[in-house]
Amino acid sequence: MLKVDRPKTLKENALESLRDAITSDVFKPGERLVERNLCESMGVSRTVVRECIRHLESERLIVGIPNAGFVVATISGDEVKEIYDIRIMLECSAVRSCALNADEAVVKELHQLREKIANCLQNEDIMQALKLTTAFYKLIFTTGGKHVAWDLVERLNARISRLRALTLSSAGRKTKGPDNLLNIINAIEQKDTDRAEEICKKHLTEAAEIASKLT
Amino acid sequence: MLKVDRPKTLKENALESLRDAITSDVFKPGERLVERNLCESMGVSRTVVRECIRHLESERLIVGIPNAGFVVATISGDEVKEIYDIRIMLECSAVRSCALNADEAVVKELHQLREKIANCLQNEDIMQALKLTTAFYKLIFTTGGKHVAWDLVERLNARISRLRALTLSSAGRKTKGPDNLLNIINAIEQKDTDRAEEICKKHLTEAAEIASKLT
DNA sequence: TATTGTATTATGGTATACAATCATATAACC
DNA sequence: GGTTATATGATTGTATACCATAATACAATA
Repeated sequence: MLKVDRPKTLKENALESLRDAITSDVFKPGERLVERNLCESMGVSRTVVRECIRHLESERLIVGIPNAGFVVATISGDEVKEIYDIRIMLECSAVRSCALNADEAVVKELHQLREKIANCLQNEDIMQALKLTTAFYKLIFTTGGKHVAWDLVERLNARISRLRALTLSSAGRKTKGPDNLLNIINAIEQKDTDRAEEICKKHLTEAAEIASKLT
Repeated sequence: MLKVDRPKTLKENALESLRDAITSDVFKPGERLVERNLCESMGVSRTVVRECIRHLESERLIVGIPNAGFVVATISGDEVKEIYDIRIMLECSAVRSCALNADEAVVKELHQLREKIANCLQNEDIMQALKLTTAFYKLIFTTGGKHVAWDLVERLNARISRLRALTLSSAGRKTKGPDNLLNIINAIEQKDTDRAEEICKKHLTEAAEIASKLT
């Protein structure tokens, strides 16, 4: 079965662009999103913009108020805490499965990603570090066969992207983060599921603590 | 502060209607959804239909193929298994929190819901039993303060609604299910978090096993 | 200054048009 | 007859114009 790339529709591109703008903090939480402005800035019709908006609404990235348009979603401290709790559960489970399934090719790729992440953090390229971190975890989840879980995590992460960026760039995190990742990779390589889970949990718990202070 | 109901927009109603049709198996998995037909059957314009479609696409209830329309999402056995695994994690966590927070009013309401569920199952009103079961868990999640988690569970459930219905009505489940719920309620009432979690896990594991046989 | 009235803006929704693309049936060809 | 090419129709992708209504900003008034 060969995979064939479907042509990307304008709507998909616009969706990505808009989502990116929100998660990259171009549009701030609470900020109003006006259809026509979006049409103009993206150069597409209202039809497309409205479809994108619906999609993002369903992702909880924006919130619609009947007859009053849309605003970028805000997020409460409680929700942040819950999101981190859920991530801990899902990621611990994923990292265990990954440890069981990972071959050396995967381990190698994880190492490469970790390296790049460390570099980005050194160079203060936080946005790129964020993307690479996402790729790192995506590999862990998919290797573990946790596709549904990854889908959920990706969406949860989108809702806290601002916090993730702040957390990544926070004082102690810039060297400690990559250290943790290295430990995770090593545990995966040794198929030590318990240890992999333990470090993963620790890593995320630390992140959650930093995030909660920033809220 | 008085609460005023926002007027429901046409799009919201149409969305509910369409989602309901899918989860109630009016549209079968793999079935093609043709815009114009939907417009006609719901009596709304294409714009509205497309907005709904985008929303449901994001909920993974329908899948869009560029330039070739939309089909009701199918679901693989692996995905079903994963969904149940995730539900176990989330529901165990929720039921623990619920046990800590629940007052007698909540316990009473849980009892009432359980009663109704048992009745529906007796009368073979599976769809209603499904809705009540959803209400039962919703109460558990919200009492435990797990709003984000509930949001996720609700969506995951929508994707396996057919299986849930079959599971509910399966042979041994019609009396055993309500029995389990009763045990959960009792554990909650006694604030016995460990026991509540244990039963919850058992309950869901059984459901997952039945579901996996039906796949 | 607080209230009311009014003008403006934005949204919710419809209808329509048209190009691009896919699926299918048909015709032409070897 | 079977294969390839072509025409056709259906459906989606996208844009646009339009209207009614609700929200908002702003001016007028007491």
